[in-house]
Amino acid sequence: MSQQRTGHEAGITGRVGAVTPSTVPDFPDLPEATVARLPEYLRALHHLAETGHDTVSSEGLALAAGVNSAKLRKDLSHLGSYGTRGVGYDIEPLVGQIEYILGLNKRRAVALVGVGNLGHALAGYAGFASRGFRIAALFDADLTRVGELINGIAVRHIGDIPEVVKSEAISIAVLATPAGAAQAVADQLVAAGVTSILNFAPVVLNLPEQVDVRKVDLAVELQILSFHEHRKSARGAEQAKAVARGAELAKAVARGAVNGSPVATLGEVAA
Amino acid sequence: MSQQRTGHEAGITGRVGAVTPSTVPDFPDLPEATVARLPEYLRALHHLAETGHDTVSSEGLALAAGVNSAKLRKDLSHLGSYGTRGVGYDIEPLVGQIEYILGLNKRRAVALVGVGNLGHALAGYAGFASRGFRIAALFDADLTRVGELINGIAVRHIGDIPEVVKSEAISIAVLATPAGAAQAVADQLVAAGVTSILNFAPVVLNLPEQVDVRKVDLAVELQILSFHEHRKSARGAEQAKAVARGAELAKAVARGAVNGSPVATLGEVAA
DNA sequence: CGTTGTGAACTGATTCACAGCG
DNA sequence: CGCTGTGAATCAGTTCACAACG
Repeated sequence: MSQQRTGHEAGITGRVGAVTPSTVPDFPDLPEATVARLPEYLRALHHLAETGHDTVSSEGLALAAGVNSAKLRKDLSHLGSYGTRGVGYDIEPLVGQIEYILGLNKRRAVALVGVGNLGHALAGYAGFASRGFRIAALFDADLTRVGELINGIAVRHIGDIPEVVKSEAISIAVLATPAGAAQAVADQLVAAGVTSILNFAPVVLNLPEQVDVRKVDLAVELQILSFHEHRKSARGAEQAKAVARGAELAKAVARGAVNGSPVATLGEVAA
Repeated sequence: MSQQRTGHEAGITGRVGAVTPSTVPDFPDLPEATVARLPEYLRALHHLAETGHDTVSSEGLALAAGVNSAKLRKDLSHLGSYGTRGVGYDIEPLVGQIEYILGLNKRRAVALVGVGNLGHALAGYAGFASRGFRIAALFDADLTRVGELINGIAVRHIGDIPEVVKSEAISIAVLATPAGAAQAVADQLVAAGVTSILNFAPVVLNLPEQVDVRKVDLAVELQILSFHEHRKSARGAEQAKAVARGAELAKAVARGAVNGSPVATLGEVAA
């Protein structure tokens, strides 16, 4: 079964590309955690470039990308050296390198299956077009939707998947079907030649392991936040006690509660 | 600054809830990685219950949730013991325990800000309602949208955020505004009392650390897949060589490429 | 002098493998 | 006997702290 990257998986394991002992030239082995952060760095860099910067320090870029600077430097060090000591990173070549690594040189064609509520919105999502992708085909099982034009492209029947995926040379698909249909559609996509799937349906797909699957489950994201809300309120009584002991202590506790770092136990700080 | 959980963060650190030396009764310390998987277990368990199961083995549940059974058992062991050796887990009490931990006993009220392309779809997303949440308020900055009814609830102006968030006791918000507006809106939400935000805008929010933020960036997900596509094609030549040495070897390589686990180098397998 | 790049230490998560139990 | 629950081992990722360098 293909690995299901849930989007908030903690122990993403392994080093991508570590297949052969010697690395393929110009394609370094990258920790999966680093790969997952590169798009965020890229976005931050584009923003910096647009606001007139030529260069940025690890501290500055880290701030813009929401990570700490040590992590950022370690991540970028995997790509080769694009920084100047005492100065920072040259934005333009760094953007180029990250785009190259992410395979964003050429605009990638993407198929979207399931033009319901969510799929319709995704089909019109401007962020895909502006960040390296082209929605090249839309599919739906519902014949009453077939032919509908969304953002200038016509919805086709899922029976056309094999033909269109081949003719458009599509390797990435977005799955926004109901849960019940997702597995069957995914099988068809893979049979047609798709090798990466972004799955919005709340099911675990069972696919050959060479297919990369990422799963985005909107309700799951809210449930994780709900856990944190529950925890915050369950700890309300404890927190109240802590606050009573002074503002500094309360801050430490809050930091501990959010970061989860072992900042201090109440006993230690109070002592 | 609040921790920005990007949804595919690898080194999610810390143990949630480890504030006091002694754990609050009925609220165990859970590794963040475990918390992030509980919603998936819950979904799988509901599905099993609906298909007539009373009990499930760690192996069976792991399969349904897309993880391995050791991880599943370790995760569930943190919640207390709900399994019977030689048999498996009782689904019903386990569902109850996970729902309790996730704070899904009571249906949580959620505000959604930004009723554009994506926000509109999220407002109508049935998965929220069916999995513990109630969209209690919709907001937009655009006066021409204010008053519009979506799924029976009226869009209000963002100026009403303080009033509505308080009256509806909303603690979780979904942010689906354009990037440029996100920070200002987030500040208003937090000022009004929101303590958890699900952010779809492609910006890093800068918020007090007691606010939990999760970020979902749809283009980032595709870019990560794009990386894997790029890698697969960059390795095409190497793979071809490997395949030539036999099917078993090719399978091992593919597994290694997807899982990233150090399955074998070509040399080792060939030897 | 300021900032990168990186070994070393540390932390958290996963996996192994088996004792313990129904 | 089969399956859970869990210590021990391993592994990946983060953070520290500082040498190297422009």
